[in-house]
Amino acid sequence: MSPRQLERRKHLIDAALTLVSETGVERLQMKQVSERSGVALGTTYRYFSSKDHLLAAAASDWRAKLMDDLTAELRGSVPPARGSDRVVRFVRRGMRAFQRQPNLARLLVTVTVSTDPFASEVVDAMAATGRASLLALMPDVPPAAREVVPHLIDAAWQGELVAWVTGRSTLSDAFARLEEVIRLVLAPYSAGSMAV
Amino acid sequence: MSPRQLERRKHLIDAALTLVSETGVERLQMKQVSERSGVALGTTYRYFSSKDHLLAAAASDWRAKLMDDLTAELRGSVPPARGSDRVVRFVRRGMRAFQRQPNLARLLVTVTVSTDPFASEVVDAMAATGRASLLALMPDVPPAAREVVPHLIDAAWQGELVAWVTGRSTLSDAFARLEEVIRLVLAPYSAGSMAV
DNA sequence: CTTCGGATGAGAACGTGGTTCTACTTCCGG
DNA sequence: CCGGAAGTAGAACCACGTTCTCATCCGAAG
Repeated sequence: MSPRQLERRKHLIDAALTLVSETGVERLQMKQVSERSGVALGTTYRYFSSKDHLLAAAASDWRAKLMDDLTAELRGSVPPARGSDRVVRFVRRGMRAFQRQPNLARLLVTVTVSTDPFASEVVDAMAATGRASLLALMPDVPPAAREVVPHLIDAAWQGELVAWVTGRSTLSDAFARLEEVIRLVLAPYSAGSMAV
Repeated sequence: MSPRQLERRKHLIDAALTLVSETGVERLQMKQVSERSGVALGTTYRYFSSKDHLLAAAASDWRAKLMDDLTAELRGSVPPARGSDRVVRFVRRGMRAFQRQPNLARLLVTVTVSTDPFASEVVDAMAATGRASLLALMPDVPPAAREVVPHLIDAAWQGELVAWVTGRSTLSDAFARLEEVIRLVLAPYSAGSMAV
């Protein structure tokens, strides 16, 4: 893929993200994306075989930026003593990012439940990096639980995200429940714990 | 609402469920539903203000039947000693039901992420009954955790359901992960546990 | 430098399917 | 028995993803 093509592709994704963040996924039209990005409609379909495909690529792009920001932010802050605090803080920042871009959060949810094969790939990859980031914050979790625990927290996170995005819960309620989950799950492994 | 109207409503929901289970949500057309149910298209919109509305009602209906079956089945079987086994068994049966009706499972996922206000209500209600059923299977969980634990298991369940429905994982993998989660979370409260 | 095939631009055209509208009929409470 | 609400059958509307047309452009081979 030539540099020019890579640039076009990037423009398409950026335009999609801008438009989604402005008006929401449901109002996004392929025509708008092509106009905004300066790429012809037909050409858009040369790069992304369907709207779902484009949305998945855009979601992946934003999510990657987001994770970079989160982990960068984290490096700058003092790591607190208890392991669960680090995770809670990480998740809180993630939630705040969603709060800042509710339409993009909704995009994430949309892509997560898409049956488009490319979307599934993308979601798989996103989930994997998410779990890895979580795992990095919990060094005290023993090998036997290093698969399940991040998976579990990720699932709870997704659940709260969906609940918030669909208007079933407020962001603070969502975060409160999520924090409770994290503390419960990490309790056995935290330094100040009673057992083990 | 007159008996005649209740009947029409039921016919609409039944037709929707039949068609969804036959062809999948994405192929469901309002016209088909009205034809199959013997209700005029315009009238359909008098009962359900949109397709999302109808889908939510249908999903709720199916899910209620499903939960009835599950709890009834459960009463007939011998309750095993360990608490987590009961939950695992319950969840396994739920998964099997999904396997039998993959298109309806997908419907459930669709409705779960719908932003339709009625859908949100319905999803909230479904989640509540689900948590209640789970809670009934874990009498040994102390009061402090009787909110979080079912919520957590429900979230993990939803997550696996989505992963399966979108083709990101097989049903057996999904169940295996879910079982692991359940055992991890319930470990501290099971009779044969090392601690507490 | 010329040339030619694939890529792109601009936008019309197509097809699907949710939703609404029309004109007529049926049902039912007062 | 009447009037209006509710229902029927189906056409009509319309938004939007996707595809198509054709003129133009670009970039690599010769």
